[in-house]
Amino acid sequence: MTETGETDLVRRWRDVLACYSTVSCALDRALQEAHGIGMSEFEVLDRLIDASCGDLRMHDLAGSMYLSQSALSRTVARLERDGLVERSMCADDRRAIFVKLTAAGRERHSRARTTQRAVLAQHLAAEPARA
Amino acid sequence: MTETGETDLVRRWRDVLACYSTVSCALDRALQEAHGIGMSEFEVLDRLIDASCGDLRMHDLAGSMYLSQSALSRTVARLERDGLVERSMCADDRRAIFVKLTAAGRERHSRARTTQRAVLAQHLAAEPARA
DNA sequence: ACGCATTAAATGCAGTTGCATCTTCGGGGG
DNA sequence: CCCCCGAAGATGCAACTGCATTTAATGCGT
Repeated sequence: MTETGETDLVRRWRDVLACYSTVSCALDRALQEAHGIGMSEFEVLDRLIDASCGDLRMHDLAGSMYLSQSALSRTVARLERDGLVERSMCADDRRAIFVKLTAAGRERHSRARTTQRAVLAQHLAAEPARA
Repeated sequence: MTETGETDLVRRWRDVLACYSTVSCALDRALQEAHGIGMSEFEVLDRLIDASCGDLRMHDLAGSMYLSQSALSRTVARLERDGLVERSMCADDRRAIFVKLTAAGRERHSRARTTQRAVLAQHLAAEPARA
């Protein structure tokens, strides 16, 4: 049953921390530099691509993101400002907001994904990330 | 030679992200709630405990932290404000600053470490965190 | 000894985040 | 039909972070 001792746990946590810090820093930097978006923005685009129709309700997006509701709201606002997504009301429930990829959004995601893969290959492959 | 495919890399990254988000959120919350310090503050105390004499130069601290130089400077300022560390000049190099644990700092770290271990045991043991 | 590039640390500033709150809307009771 | 509670999103606010710059001190070359 794994039986992880305390010291072992701390070591694993340090590994996760090291891995996360290195990769997220490199990823954020690369995405910002090459495509003008941050990790959070990319994550949103990624979720929208995964959704079959390319649109989701804010609430559903929030569920699959590691971001508070307010942070997500602002992230989507930035994406909309940059023309990468559109927000539209939902007829069924007028409180809900649909977030939908634009053509520019798909394009940006496609390019950004290449960068993401490259950064992961460079910084995650090298990392042990496992005890 | 591991031969990690692209999809595999992305999956591993998602795992790290999930693990980090869950644990860091719980940890930060627990430390703040129970001891009035955040993760960064705890990390600094932890490094100082690890240092045999209980003191380090800012520059050395910076090297072992996943934090920018400016963020570290402010984190130490908060710790000093709370009386958990003391800053003192270094005679050898008057640009350098020594950061030294106070008795209160040792005490706080000791208690906080218990909380840390508990959170890790609860949230990290459950996580797969490895592909 | 003087100046200049470099290093350690601090600080102004802008950007992102989370919490609490606010607004708007939906869904029951009475 | 009206009222109240809860849900979906947006927003004010304070805290933390990183970047760029500043201040102060070291030391190397002349």
